[in-house]
Amino acid sequence: MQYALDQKGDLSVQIAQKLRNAIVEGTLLVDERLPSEKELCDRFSVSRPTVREALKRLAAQNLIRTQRGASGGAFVNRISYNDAYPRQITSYTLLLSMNDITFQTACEARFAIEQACIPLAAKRRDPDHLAQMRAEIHYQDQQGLSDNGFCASDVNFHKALVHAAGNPVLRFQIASAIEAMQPLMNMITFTQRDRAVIIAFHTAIADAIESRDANAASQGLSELADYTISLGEQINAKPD
Amino acid sequence: MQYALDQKGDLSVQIAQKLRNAIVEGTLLVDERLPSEKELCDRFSVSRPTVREALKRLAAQNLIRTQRGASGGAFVNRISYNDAYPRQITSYTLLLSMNDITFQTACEARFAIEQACIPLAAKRRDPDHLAQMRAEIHYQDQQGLSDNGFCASDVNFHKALVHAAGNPVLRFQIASAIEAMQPLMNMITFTQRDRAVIIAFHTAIADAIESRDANAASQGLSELADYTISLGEQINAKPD
DNA sequence: GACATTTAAATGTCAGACAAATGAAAAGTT
DNA sequence: AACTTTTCATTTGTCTGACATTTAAATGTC
Repeated sequence: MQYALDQKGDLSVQIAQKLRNAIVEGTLLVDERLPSEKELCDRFSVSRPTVREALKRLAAQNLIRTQRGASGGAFVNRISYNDAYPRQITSYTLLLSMNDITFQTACEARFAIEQACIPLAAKRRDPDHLAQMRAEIHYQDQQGLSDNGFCASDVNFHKALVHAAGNPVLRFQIASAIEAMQPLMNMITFTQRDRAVIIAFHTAIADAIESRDANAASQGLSELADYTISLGEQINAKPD
Repeated sequence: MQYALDQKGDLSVQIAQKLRNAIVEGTLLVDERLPSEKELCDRFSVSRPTVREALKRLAAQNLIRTQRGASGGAFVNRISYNDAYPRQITSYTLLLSMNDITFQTACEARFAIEQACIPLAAKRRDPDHLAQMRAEIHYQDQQGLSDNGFCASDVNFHKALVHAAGNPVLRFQIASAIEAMQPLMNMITFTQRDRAVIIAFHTAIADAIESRDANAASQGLSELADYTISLGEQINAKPD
């Protein structure tokens, strides 16, 4: 923990930076307690509101949690997949919505990344993953299913596929990308996506995964990607 | 902008949540100015420190920026790739370091994702991308190059490969994954990675990309992945 | 020993004040 | 009239001190 704050910028930013570095570099370990607010005030020679603003910055990034009461304080968080997941999705969503990403670009990225886990899924899938995929396909084929329900099940199918790859890092990355892009995909589903075609692709992919045929699964996913992208182009071509 | 804060939890958290929702949902547009701190105090019936803590939470997530002076205030940020990039890398790094991810798992994910952009890179690469890749390969072959220099160039080679795919979303996602995993990779480089072998793989990949042979490039990357993972296993097998 | 009470420490919130930055309006100058 | 300088109001950044709330540990009581 350093004491001098010589650099430029707001004090709370500098303090947050110092503490963040201590966490990232491992000087402050997971579940370790930070000094109390009063102590931090003394160390950095600033007032309590300033220290608090710095701590809130860290809390907003899930780097710390705070607890009131005796033996309370700020503690270093363990960053779990579940914590990082919604954060990742929000970040993605904003990135997509604020930067004029075309549907084609987003779609291409999403399916390209999903392709990455096909070989692993074909190798490692177990009966549970297959059952999940089959269940989603069956669900998607029901008559009274709403558009929202179909979309959610669509996402679940792909998440099951990613899960089957058995790599938590890959799963985290791909699943968050899929969820972040769901709003863009919905835009299309709600207009002209043909459920029967989608279900046929899903079935082909599930069959290929079941028989551990990575090439066939890859091709099925490719065709699904092409179909989805072509739908997007049709919509762009015929405005209203 | 709502006024009531009925729910549980800290006030600053609730206020930050409301403002964040307004931004994500598009109620507050990019570059739009938020109400001044005093106005927010009145609207939410809280004190200024509380409002400020809420704003700092948003600022920590890069959702807003603040400016002092007349006609200053808090403004909604456009989330750019450059802003989101270091954030993404930090998040990844912590996730990897705090969750006992094995080298094999991280490596597998990293190369699997990189595979996703090989077909696109083979299709879209232009002379600039090739020149960049060749330049890095040449740089890696120099005699006095430090381990750090070799590693950095290694990362640059892969970033050039990803860049060649010509998809900004994919590039963002893959490049941040590659950079986040660099520390793990370095662990190996500094011990027993054979530069000549690596350079041979890089050359094979570059050649394949140049001749637009996606299969060959994919295989080259696969072999590089296998080699890297096998090195990791050797290290695990022989502690110290 | 088990339970209730008190206490101390810590974060959460509030109120008011001053400092610093900044753009705009007002005043002054040519 | 055009330009420069000054003043000024607004807004964020920071400080001080206080009180409220929560919580675990210490203390007291039976």
